[in-house]
Amino acid sequence: MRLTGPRREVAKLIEARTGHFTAADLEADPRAHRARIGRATIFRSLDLLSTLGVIERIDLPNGEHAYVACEPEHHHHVVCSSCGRSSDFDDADLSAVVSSVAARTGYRIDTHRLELFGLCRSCQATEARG
Amino acid sequence: MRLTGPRREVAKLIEARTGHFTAADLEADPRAHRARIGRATIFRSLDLLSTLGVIERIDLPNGEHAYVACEPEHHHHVVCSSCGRSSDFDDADLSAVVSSVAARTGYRIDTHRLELFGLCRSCQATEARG
DNA sequence: ATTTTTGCAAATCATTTGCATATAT
DNA sequence: ATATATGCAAATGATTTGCAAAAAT
Repeated sequence: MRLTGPRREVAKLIEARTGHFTAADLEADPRAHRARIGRATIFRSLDLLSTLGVIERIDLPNGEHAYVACEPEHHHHVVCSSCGRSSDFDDADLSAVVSSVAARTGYRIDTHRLELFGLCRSCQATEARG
Repeated sequence: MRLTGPRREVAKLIEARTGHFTAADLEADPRAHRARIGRATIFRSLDLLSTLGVIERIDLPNGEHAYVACEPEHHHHVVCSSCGRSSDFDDADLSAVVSSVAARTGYRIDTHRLELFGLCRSCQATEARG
């Protein structure tokens, strides 16, 4: 695994983002053109970063595949449907739910994914103003 | 909204399935060919059925878009990673988690999605046998 | 020097759309 | 009769892949 220029560049593109982003978003970024980063490199870097746990892929309610930057520990996301920003929250609250479902359904549960969608504080304020 | 032959046929294809399925799975079903059901009709019927709440789209951990048959009330799924079968469970357990996250993050939460993945009872048995 | 990574273009896979025809109401 | 739904083929969109050249170790 090598620390290359293009990979650094993709990381910078991601840092520059506020909310969630798709591979296409990064590709459309003029910086990506200027740096002559190819489409394939973007996809490959996203895979890599997501393996490293630095970003995570989320499935938006509309079916789009987006990514959010995050901490590498297991956790979940609240995603703002307006600006795309996301916050992480930890897993602890969920474990009771998971074991109760396991007990009731007989499944042995290996992984789970919880995604919450709504409005972040600042978009709520914007909405209130009109 | 009309109750047409092709729609009945797609419904039958779905009933015949055990676990989750993709649009491509249905299209590949020889029955679909015999009945001369076009690709577009499959996609359109899946949309329709999912609007009606009779099936629900899930995003598999590998990123595939699959569907599972289910009851129309709001609920969640435990999906077997081996056979694809799924069970529904209700939402009640989750509401506490949702409000606690809302309180802590300041988000107003509008929708959520929780998917659990693991092994169903019968696949656990199979696994145990070797 | 050797192995990994890149950019590009082409290939693949999933999903949608235009349109003339067929079908349910 | 008329509005909706269909099949097909073509269009679109997303992602992957082959490969020779470039960069990192």
